[in-house]
Amino acid sequence: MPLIGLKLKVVNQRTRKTEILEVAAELFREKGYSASTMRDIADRVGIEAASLYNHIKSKEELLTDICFAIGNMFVPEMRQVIANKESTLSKIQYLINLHIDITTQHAAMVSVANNEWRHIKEPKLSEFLQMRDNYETCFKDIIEIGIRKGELKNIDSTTSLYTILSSFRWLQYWYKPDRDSPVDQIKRDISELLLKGIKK
Amino acid sequence: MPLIGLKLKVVNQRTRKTEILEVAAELFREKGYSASTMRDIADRVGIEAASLYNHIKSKEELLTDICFAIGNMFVPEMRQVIANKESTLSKIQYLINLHIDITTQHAAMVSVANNEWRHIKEPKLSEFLQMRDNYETCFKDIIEIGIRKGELKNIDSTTSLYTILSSFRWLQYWYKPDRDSPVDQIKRDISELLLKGIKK
DNA sequence: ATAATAGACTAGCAATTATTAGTTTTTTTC
DNA sequence: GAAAAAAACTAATAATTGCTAGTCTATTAT
Repeated sequence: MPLIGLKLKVVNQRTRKTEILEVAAELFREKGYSASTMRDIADRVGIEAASLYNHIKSKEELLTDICFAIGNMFVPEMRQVIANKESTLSKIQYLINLHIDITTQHAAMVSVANNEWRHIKEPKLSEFLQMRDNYETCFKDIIEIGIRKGELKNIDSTTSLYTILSSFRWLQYWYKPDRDSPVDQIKRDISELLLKGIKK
Repeated sequence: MPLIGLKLKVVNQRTRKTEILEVAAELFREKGYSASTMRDIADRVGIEAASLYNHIKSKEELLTDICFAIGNMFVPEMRQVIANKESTLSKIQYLINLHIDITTQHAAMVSVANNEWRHIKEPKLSEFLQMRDNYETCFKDIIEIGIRKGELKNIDSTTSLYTILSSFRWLQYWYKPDRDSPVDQIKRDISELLLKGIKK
């Protein structure tokens, strides 16, 4: 059994499943998880609903895979940010850019991870929420250290954290690369607003 | 036919329907519109599913009523803000407070209006989106006038608008009156952040 | 008291759902 | 080109959905 052949097979499975995953993410974003049927997904892929089960285990697996794929993009980055010995402001600047990059590059999946995670079943749900909670706690710690070091204003850290995290949400719905400003401009504008405000 | 009697009847219908509406809003927030069944709603009200139809026309009517109830809280306020001859900053300050007030007072309904409106059917859907679009355009105009008058920084108005509007979203999920800071403190913190930034 | 109304109930229907079983076709491997 | 594996198909199932029909009961109006 040649390794080349095996490799090719694996790669092919991957791309097919990836296609289904992308279609599902787009549909879940448009109609929500519950309102999206396996027939909807199959139609868009161009096969019968039953054929999907040659590639995936269940509808819920699609949702879980999408949510964890996004989660796993943030987790290692946060680990690195915490390890670095930079200023609080450059850490926050980095995280703002990270959120904008991931959201603009994977808008549909980010939307699903943000809005449809409730439909994940246990025990995966707890795992997902713990991952999210851990990320938020790390972010909050960075803010609190920044306040103590005098780099940030003494605004309630919970309010700061969630206001900042929420403020990116519009990107997943509204940002269209062709219509809106280029990503770099968006990054500068949002950073300016969050760090220094809109007031002149 | 005495008017008093008629009045009493109407009032009774109102409170019963209001109860169903509130239960529905809470459920739609928790599980989403599609995943919430009429049996779920009925269970929580304490009656049978079929009995709901003595008070409402359809499941979709619940959703539509919720979304328009919230929309109608914002529309007249925006009309007033535009009519007033105050500074841009105090207009924006007023709108920030308005969003925080409505969101903290009607968290479930705001959440539904923000996240479940896609399931409204035409022609009501277009009506709702036009109302929202009109509100956003008015808000954007205020920002653009502020920039021209030199009150605001020259940040892209679309980016400013949606970043500000998104930044309140966490309140509908996270804000618990007993746990978090009082509303007045939240208003001060969020205003400080959006107007002048977190940087010291 | 009688009539009317509001609002609950039971029963059930037609449509839709995710998923399975079993089969056939297509692609890949050697 | 034969064998094996991948991936499509058809058909069907059990469960769930929003909603209707028809009935019963308690309250209200006159």
